[in-house]
Amino acid sequence: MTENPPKNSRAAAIHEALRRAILEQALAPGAKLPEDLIASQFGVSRTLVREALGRLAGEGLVELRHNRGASVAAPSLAEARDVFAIRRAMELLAVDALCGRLEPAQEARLLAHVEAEAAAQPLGDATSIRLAGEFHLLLAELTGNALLQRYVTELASRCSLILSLYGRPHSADCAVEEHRALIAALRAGDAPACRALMEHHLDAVMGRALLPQPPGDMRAVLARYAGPTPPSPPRRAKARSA
Amino acid sequence: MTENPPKNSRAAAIHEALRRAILEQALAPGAKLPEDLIASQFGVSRTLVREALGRLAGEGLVELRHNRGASVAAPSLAEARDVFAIRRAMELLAVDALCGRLEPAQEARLLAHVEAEAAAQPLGDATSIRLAGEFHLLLAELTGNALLQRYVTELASRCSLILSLYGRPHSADCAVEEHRALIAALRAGDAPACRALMEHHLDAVMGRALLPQPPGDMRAVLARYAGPTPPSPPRRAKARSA
DNA sequence: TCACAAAAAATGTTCAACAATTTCCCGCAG
DNA sequence: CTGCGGGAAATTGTTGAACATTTTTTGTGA
Repeated sequence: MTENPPKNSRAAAIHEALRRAILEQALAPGAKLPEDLIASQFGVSRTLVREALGRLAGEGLVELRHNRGASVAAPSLAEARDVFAIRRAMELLAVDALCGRLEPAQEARLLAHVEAEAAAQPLGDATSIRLAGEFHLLLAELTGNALLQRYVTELASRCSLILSLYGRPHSADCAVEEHRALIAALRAGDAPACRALMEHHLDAVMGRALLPQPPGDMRAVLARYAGPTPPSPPRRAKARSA
Repeated sequence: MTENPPKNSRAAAIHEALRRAILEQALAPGAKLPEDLIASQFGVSRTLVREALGRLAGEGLVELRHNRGASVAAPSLAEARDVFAIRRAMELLAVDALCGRLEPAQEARLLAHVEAEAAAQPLGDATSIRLAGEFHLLLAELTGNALLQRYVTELASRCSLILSLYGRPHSADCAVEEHRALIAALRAGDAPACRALMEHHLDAVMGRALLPQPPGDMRAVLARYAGPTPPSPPRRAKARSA
């Protein structure tokens, strides 16, 4: 009783650890995830690692190719747009469900969360980013729709991964104000305003990352690398011309 | 090469078999799913059965209670409403994505599918119901959004299970006509009409099942059973007053 | 009839071994 | 020197058994 949770926490622990490592970019997208190595690192057998990887694959955070093992997912821009489109629809659904039906206790929870966001904002810490994301999870939770909550959680995770690939460090400055405005609109029951605020907010966070290079950018990249000075040493260049 | 699938198809096969059994109501909601029995029936070990059950639980088709094994999911009315709300939002998203962007080849696929629906309609067969559901999966597929397709598939499965619990055999008569109208609206690019048609269509199929008995219906049920003639023998009633 | 205790069954969890596939490295022809 | 098999090593897919824990049933006594 002093330390070990008697339940099936080991698989869940591996799942959570890998999940955090991926979302914090400690494991870069595309990185291989060998079962043996993970198993030995956690001091368990591959069975548990496999279960955790399977669940992560279900959440879209790792990619599982047959007989080729697992690797951190590296969604394409097209997949990123797909994820974002669905997230927008789900968050609009949450807003619709909450608009005009926000009870005082629920509003208090939202306000308290925004308060915490504002407090963590000046630090520019990772805490600030985490809290900004959790605001959306809280919205989904308040709808009382458990499935919606699950979907939003999954979609938000995928969006984090996508932002780590294509996004720049988003300024959480406006987020706090936009969250406040959304709460006010929910309280007032102004459905069009709620939807507009949420759409604008999501576009501000995610939209910009998905705009650039819609067509094939291969040419542009190659053009930059066609010059005489290599910007970064290729992984396995045999230095044929050095 | 004559009979055995050399791939990892066994777990997938069990998953598919159980899934079909549940959706076809061969396994009633609430039915227990003992690992030992399933394993021996399929001639495999519990490990694979467990994996299949876990995946089915992820799809919401089976319920997994700790130390109590798996059973076919029996969603409450509240959960049913949650699932339906999300399905509606997802299908509206699909319609939005397709509206005005339907290419001739895509329209042809939809029309061909409706044709098949109409052909199967007079039979009143299970085929008719299956085709009506697959129309929605086809819509999701045509958006090219793989994640949306996955979600719609999962939500449609859950809705099938819900209808088997709360719905009456839906008349597929109107469905064919409504599908045709939706295709026309998609082709015309009339977004409001598309959304209205889809909402009306989904409400026709699912909405009615979720309306009755919104408050606790325990009393009504008990009232029916309070009479002198038991309609069906309660499983473990101790017949204290009989 | 009820309550309690022990036994039996079922589940949760872990591990080790074997089979199949992929990947990597090395020698060899062109 | 480059490109192409061939084989070894590594990784993954899959299975079954064993043990701990929990639930359910059974049996006994008051």
